[in-house]
Amino acid sequence: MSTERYNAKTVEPKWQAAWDDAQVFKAERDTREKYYVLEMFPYPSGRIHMGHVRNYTMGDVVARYKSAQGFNVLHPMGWDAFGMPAENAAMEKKVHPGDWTYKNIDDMRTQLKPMGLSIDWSRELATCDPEYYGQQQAMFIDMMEKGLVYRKEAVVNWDPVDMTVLANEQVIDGKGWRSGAAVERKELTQWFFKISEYSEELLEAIETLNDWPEKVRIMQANWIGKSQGLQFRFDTIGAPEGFEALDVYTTRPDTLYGASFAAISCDHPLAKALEAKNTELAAFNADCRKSGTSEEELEKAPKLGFDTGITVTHPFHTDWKLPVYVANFILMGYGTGAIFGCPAHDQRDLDFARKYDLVVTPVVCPEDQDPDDFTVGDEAYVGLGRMINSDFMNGMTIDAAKDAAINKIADLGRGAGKTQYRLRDWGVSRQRYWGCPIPVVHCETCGIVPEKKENLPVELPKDVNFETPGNPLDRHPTWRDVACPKCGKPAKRETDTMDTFVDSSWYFARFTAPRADTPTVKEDAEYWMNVDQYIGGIEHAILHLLYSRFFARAMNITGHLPQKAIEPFNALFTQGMVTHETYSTPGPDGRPVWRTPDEVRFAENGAVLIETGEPIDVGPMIKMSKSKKNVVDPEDIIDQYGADTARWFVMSDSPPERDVEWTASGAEAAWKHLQRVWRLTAELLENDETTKSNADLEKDLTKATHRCIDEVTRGIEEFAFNKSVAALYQFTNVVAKSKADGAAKRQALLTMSQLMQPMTPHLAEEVWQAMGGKGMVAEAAWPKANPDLLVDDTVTLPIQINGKRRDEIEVPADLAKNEIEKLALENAAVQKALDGGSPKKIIVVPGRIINVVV
RNA sequence: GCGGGCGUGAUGGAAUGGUAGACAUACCGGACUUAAAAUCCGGAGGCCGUAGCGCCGUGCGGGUUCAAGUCCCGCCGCCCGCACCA
Repeated sequence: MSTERYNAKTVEPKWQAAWDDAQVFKAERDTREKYYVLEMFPYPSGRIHMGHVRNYTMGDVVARYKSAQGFNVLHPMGWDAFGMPAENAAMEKKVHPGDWTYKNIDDMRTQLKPMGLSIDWSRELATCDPEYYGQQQAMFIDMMEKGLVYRKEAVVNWDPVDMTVLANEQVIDGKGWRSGAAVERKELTQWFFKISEYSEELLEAIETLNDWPEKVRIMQANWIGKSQGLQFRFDTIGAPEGFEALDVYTTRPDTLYGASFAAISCDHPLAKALEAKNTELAAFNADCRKSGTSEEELEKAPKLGFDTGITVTHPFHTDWKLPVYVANFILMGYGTGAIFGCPAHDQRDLDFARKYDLVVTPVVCPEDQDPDDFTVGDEAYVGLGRMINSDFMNGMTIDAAKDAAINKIADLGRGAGKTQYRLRDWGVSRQRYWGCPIPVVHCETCGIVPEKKENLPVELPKDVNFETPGNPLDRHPTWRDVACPKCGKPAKRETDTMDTFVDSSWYFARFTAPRADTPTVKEDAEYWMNVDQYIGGIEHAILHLLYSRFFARAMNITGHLPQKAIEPFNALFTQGMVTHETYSTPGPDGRPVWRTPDEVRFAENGAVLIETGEPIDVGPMIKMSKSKKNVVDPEDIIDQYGADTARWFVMSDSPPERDVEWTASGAEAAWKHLQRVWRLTAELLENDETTKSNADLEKDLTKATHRCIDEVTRGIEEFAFNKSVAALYQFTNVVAKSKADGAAKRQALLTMSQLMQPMTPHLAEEVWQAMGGKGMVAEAAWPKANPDLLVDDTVTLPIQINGKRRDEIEVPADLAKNEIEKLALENAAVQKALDGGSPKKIIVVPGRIINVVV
């Protein structure tokens, strides 16, 4: 017997060429029902990684499956091509960010194509193409016209040595990553999208996103952060002119009688006003401002306060005075940037009060406690209860007290109930080169003037250098100086570019008409939108998805998307990450030097660096990332085993939503299995006629086939590809062991190749062809399971006694409940347990279980 | 700090509230081979020496239920996000 080995190296390119020639994956509008499947597009780092392989294989499984079901499938690919890494490369390697990026795109396309994805490559786009970002500029101008864009002052991280703005990522322990200088906060006038105006709408519409993961919907809702509260005014004593009142916002107006201090942010106008005369406060504020701008950093910092000496009077009792502190944990961006502190019922306030020795008065008492004895120690009480120590509110529930307090404040004319959102407007200004230029001109006469549409795209100048830190656009000799589009006088271009999140907030719409000279084309958007299935990492659960949802609404307002597309993603699947251990050696400055897995060897006494033998610190299993170098190169796997093996492996074992840990042995196992499938095929080709027909055996094989169809189909439908793979493993065992005749086995393998096609398309074509399938399996219709073949005549039912499994009986599948009960009571184990008595209770779940309670 | 998630054999994992560990990896044994690889067949959660109709077992502690990996409450650990990383 000469069973040839399956050779992926020759087979895979052959079928890829065949698909290309037949244009199998080209998507054109037609009369069929469409299906748009999209994976989050990659940043062109230069190498694909296992996360990409997993992401795009998942999408490909869905695309091929839907196509087999008769849908007109759109499955495109593009590049999220603007961003900081290109500028870093420019600084480090003295290459132009554009050259670097396009080279990376070429490299990654070259690595991606051998995966055999069912992508319509004619729709490929890159966000750094003027063809793309020019349309983005047009939309920016449309959004300006509709009042969706404005400018305001906002803080950035400022590196005083490099004289440049830093991203949060570039601030390490409060210092600039290159200069090492202590980072300062600096206010700049920046461009914003009015996303916060859509807070309520974005929140309410979450309920319509039925096919999104619950966790993402919760995270988005919490991010928008709607709260009902009270905004009211304190009267101040001893404050500078203009600050006779201090507005605060609270979600706990019920606790007003527990107030013991007021606190304002160091960026609050009052804090700034006080700085001038109070050097100590100025120093304190400066200290506060030294921390980065990230919310995480602010909230984690030890609570610090500075007593301003100013007091405010309690709104309900004007002779009751509260001190006003500047505190480092108050965010200027939320509410009014000022609060009142009720230590007994807020942990942060309590920590603060203990530190500065302020009064702690409980005003909510749990129902099961005596109000006279109830005190608060080191833990604030945040649960339910009745009001105490609260004058007119005493005895009320929290909710009733909230209403009462708000009404009283309103009666006093000091404020009103207010709905507040945590969501802030979207700052899109970036003081960087490698991004989409904001298409406006600053004219001394006309002010801010949008560029004329016919002058778009405002292209990035090519002649820039990165020798000096900062934004090269800012110091470009000619690009910056232009004539005002309105009056023609000398003016200056805006040198800020857009946040790369803008680029990724509408690419899904652009894919429906990627070459159009308008952002979208009505008919195409109408036909292809929405994305039926969107697939990507959980790390994008909030920002990217929320921005995209906002952008779709904005594009509807500006006429670039139909109303039905304001929620652009019908179904969302968030895949887990591909993780790997990290490896590092200590660097000269004490910071770890990260090492790639192929720089590391595992010896008996632990991991060592191959080059020098130095010991390696093995870090935890974390998301594969370039910065930590814990990356495995899929190209090596594809080289060694072929794309089908890589695809089969990433679909095996781990449920798609969970993290998967890369292992070499897993790839080996996948390869062995694919070889086995081919061996079965090849053996059958040679021995087809030798086996004799046997109706029972053939029926068994047919039943196994239909069970497999059912399980694989359900697995794909419910995004449990690992279960589909397991069903195929099992089915392969059945086929291998079956003694059914050649024709029956041939049929089983034809079906198997159809079921494997979404995961391992090349091998599937080869098996399909060998078994005499018509045309290409990529174009064959998905098999249907015959329900009659899925049920067995008899079932085995476990018998439990008091919930513990003691025996089992085999009964006809359609046996009536009372008959099963009768049989169960006759069972020896049950008889023994009953010991002559009668059962207390007997539960029969047909097809499942019998439980006898004695 | 805040928000969200996850936790099952040596390992990845399976299990509409109904036989926990399907399927796979690693491991052990056998067949084939001069030998190895490959392939095929078989074994296997733990404990009790053997043995049973035995006991224990889904991060930890409680609870609901005839029945809990699954539902509820409280912990612990790990991971993701926190608005200028993409």
